[in-house]
Amino acid sequence: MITSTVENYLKRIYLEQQTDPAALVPMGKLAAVMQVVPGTATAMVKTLADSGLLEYEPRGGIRLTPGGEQLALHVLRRHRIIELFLVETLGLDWSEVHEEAETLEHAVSDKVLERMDRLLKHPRFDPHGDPIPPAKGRMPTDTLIPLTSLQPGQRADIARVSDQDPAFLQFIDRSGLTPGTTIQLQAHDPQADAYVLKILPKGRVSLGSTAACKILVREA
Amino acid sequence: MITSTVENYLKRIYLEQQTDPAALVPMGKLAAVMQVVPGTATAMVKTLADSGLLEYEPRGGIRLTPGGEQLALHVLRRHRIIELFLVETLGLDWSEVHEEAETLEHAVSDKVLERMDRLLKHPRFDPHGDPIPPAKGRMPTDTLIPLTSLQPGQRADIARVSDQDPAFLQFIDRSGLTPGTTIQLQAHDPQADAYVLKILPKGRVSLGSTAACKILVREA
DNA sequence: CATTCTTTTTTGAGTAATCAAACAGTTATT
DNA sequence: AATAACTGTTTGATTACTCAAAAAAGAATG
Repeated sequence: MITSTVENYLKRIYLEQQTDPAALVPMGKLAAVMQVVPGTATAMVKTLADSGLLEYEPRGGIRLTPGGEQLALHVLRRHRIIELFLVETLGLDWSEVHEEAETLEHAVSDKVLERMDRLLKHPRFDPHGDPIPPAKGRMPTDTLIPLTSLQPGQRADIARVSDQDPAFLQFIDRSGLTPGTTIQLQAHDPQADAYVLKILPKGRVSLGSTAACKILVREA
Repeated sequence: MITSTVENYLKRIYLEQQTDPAALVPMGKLAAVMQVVPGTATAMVKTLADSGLLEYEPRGGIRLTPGGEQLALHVLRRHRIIELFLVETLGLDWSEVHEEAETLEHAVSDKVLERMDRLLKHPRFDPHGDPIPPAKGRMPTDTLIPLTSLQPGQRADIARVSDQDPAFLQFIDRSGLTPGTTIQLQAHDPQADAYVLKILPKGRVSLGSTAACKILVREA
């Protein structure tokens, strides 16, 4: 039985995997992101391994099997389509839809999901700029770099904001740094830890590295 | 903690209560509609009674407390708004939305629900003609009678179809007997167990009592 | 290399929901 | 009234998920 707990574990493991595709996901990391004690993660991982959804190296870490990854991508697809649907169709604020989608992603059927997808005209990105896994086929790979990697003077388009904290997302909104915006790095002062951006066509904002590295851009 | 299991019990108890508001709901009936063995119903009812959601007379039956009823109505409101939303906004067929709503009613937040309600312009009835409990205030009482109580020659408007079986709902659709339709009972032959209806402006159909009593009408 | 620290696993226990089957009341029937 | 039939309750087990705390394995450090 694929419970919503299992779906959440798979989704979280997939996302951790993406941060370093070569390495195994350590148990401690999994327990931390799932907000459970380590023993709980160990127990769950054993049953997921028995179901063939992941490979488990005791004291080494875990990695999803192709089957587990497919399931994780399906959950992620649901999550992201729902986020976009909540923003586009129901008019919720993009800062609050992540939490809502965390619950709904386990409740919408494939039929309802595909209706949402159709209504949204088969979108490729969610409101945060995260790519929506297609119903079938590979996940599109897209080379994004953090704002912190730009050279002064360089232009780029904001592609993704990788933080789900509503307060941060509201700040991004207020500052006019939502995905799709074109910016130019005007200056980077390492001593001040300040990235000064020009927002095109008009506007200017200064960010510290903590905020700047959450903003992923596509070089112009 | 109000789990979705608890929500389902309360909803089902409320609906059973409505069939005979004076009587207590017997345990056997509850177990049957919840599709659990009687012992499970007894166990659950005890914990619901301890939470103050219902009154339990051992070997007598149960009745929701005002608190339990309020919660049940909240679940029913979610269920029915979701059903209408699925039909109106996502274009699902009314015969299939009941099942979908059974899951979603436990997953949509109040915020999302009120957005749906607003988008649907604060509807008063779901696709089956069942009244949507208001966010606050009493449930509107509306005196409907089954088609079987009409006198030959009498006109009435179909108000509600009280069966969630997709096959039956599809038949209703095909026959043109959806809520809102005006009909006239042309003849009732008790021997043949046949109710012959004229569908206005045009059409004619004959129903047996099993089907006819599931169709509730408002006298014209 | 022996000790300490960190990470992970194991063990034991608890909660929510369920079933099977034994048991106990109630009502009905002879 | 005795027995049968029905309805409801109790008991004991199971599954999925969780925590707390003890134990073990590895890594780091003096």
